[in-house]
Amino acid sequence: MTSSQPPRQLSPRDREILRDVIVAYILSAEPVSSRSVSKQGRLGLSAATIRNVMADLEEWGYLAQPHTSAGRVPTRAAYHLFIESLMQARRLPARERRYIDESLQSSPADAGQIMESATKLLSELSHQVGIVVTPALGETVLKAIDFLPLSGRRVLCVVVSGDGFVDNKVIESEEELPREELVRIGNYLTENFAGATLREIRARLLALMAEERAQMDQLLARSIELARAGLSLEQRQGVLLDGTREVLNQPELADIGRVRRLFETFADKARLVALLSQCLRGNGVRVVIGDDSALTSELDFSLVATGYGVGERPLGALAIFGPSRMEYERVIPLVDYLGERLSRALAESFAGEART
Amino acid sequence: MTSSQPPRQLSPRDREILRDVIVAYILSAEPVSSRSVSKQGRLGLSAATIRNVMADLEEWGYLAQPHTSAGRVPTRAAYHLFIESLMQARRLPARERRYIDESLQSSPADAGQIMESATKLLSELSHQVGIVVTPALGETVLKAIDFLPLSGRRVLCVVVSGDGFVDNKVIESEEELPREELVRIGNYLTENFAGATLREIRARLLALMAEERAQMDQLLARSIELARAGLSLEQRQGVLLDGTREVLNQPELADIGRVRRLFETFADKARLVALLSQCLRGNGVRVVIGDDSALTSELDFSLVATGYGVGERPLGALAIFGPSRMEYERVIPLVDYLGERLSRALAESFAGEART
DNA sequence: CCTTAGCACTCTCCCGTCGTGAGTGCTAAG
DNA sequence: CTTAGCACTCACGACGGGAGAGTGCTAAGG
Repeated sequence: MTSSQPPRQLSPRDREILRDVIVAYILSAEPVSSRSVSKQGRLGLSAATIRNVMADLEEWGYLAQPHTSAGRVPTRAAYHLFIESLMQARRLPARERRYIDESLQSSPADAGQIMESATKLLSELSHQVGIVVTPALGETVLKAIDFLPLSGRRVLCVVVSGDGFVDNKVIESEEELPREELVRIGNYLTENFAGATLREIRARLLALMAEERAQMDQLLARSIELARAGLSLEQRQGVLLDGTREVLNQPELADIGRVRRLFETFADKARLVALLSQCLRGNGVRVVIGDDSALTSELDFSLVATGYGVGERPLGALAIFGPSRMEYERVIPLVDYLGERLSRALAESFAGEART
Repeated sequence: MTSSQPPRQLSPRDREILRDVIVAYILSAEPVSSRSVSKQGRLGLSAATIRNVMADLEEWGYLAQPHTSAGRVPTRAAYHLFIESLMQARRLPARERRYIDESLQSSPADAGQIMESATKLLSELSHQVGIVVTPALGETVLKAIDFLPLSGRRVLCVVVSGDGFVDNKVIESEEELPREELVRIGNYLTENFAGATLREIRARLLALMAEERAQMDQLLARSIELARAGLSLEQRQGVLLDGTREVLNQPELADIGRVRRLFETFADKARLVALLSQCLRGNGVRVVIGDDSALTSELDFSLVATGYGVGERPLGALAIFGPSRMEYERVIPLVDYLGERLSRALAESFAGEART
């Protein structure tokens, strides 16, 4: 019935008006009237003219009215068009770039801390929720492994990945081992397996076990035992979230039902990871709006995401999550820049000396 | 004008009625009418009689009416009385005790993971927000310290506390050190300083430096350098929170203003720590209701808290945070039991073999 | 043919009114 | 001291009308 006319090439003026409507709506969060667009004066057209165009735009499916006598609101299609060709993605202001750089390379830090900083930066600079998916440890390359005696047969296993991630885990050995022995085991494993992914290492250990079952010396036997326990880090890709508090001030969250659904969305980390993982490959920023995905559907929320990684190897993803009515002009460059910088920071922490 | 009569000893019947009102309110979250108390039939009194008593209780300051023609609602004083002498703190059901025990001593874990489990248990079993304050690392006793080479001059410092807490930190040494040297340094420091608190160690290192400035050998010099960097862990007492989602379902959070204030409260971790730290000393559960404290004032929220620690040494605090209308009969035993079990779990992780 | 002024129309939103029902306080009888 | 009865109060929801914002349409003007 509505939107009969299939969307076609918009005239430049239509585009200008659509753009103005979207920008106004992003600022005000309220339906935009023809009059307000006209009064803004950028185009020198009367409200009536604007009105005609807006009626067209509604027919093409770019605008919608909450009710007859209200202004108009952009649709998902409008946001997509806006992002693709209407907005001018201004570069991130120098101040913010500097701020990001400083925050990211402040004092020596492990990759985990860098991730936390990144999450905080995302939310701080966008006033939305910042999300970072940390790498799945199984895919990560071993740099060093080390064991420390705790009490009794308990041993602390410290794993350092090539990208600077550190994880530790308490394991229980079959017999009590003295510190020196643990050091030897650590050395042995580090020397033999550094550079392989944890997944590969596990496979090689199994092969070793099968092969030399008879003639294994004690060091090897113990090494295998401890390594299997210590490297069985769950595949947990972590999800870091920050800025939930900021986003509560958004007018779209004036209704508590929505707040609840939002938090349920956050609670379901698995789904978050699944969605964001799709943004891993392919460089550049991806934007998921409204019910492009079940995740953001009912909330009218959007996700601006990109991947990060070292070299060609994708490691994880980062994103901003907020109302569809979002300052894409600011937020997209932010995600873009931060993704790049995060990758750089990890590469440095990997390469060591590559500091600028 | 109101509450003219100073509160005196309540008659047994008054107490029974007050108790019923509180219990009913805790369940329903709605003002309790005389009729509903009467109909419940536990006392066999008519609504009118109940009404008289309730009028008295209001005068003594135990009940309040939101408006003239509404039922009555307990005041802070009522909750305090309830907790002290009206309620029967039933023991935690065996099922829940078992669940806690299992969750807390599942597979070898470091103290940090235990803390996380505890936080989750608190919120899960109470449907409120669970809070755990982790120990200030400065007060903690060193068990072992270890260094791992990263890239270049970067070194990963792993500190294990006597209570099973593990922390790592990336530091930068003055010169690049090989793995063996780092192991030697770690051994040296562990042997000489295990058992002292980090604070003491820092003091002793300073003394050492001053004293032997001239004749320091290289090992000592390097040890001092690395230890100073590695042990300068910020005094950060962590705050773990869980269950924010659950608490959103409470009817008291139907208003978003409150939700916001709640999250602001959570964001101000420093104040949370300060308040909870008061619950460290003195064993037993402490309850802070409504505006006994600025923190919970406007929200009409309460805090049920207790401390945990190993032996005589208090380490941190744990608490449940939720609407004043809270199932104290369930929640207080829960906090009590969990505090005890958490202390036990840490003691075991310390003592090593003390497992049941 | 495009633009614009004018105007009627349609909604939502805001208020004030009113009826209803829950709950109370008081009084008088048991 | 308890309880039934009754009048009173007050929040809540429904109803209704007026105001204002915004639209769509039409007809005049460049």
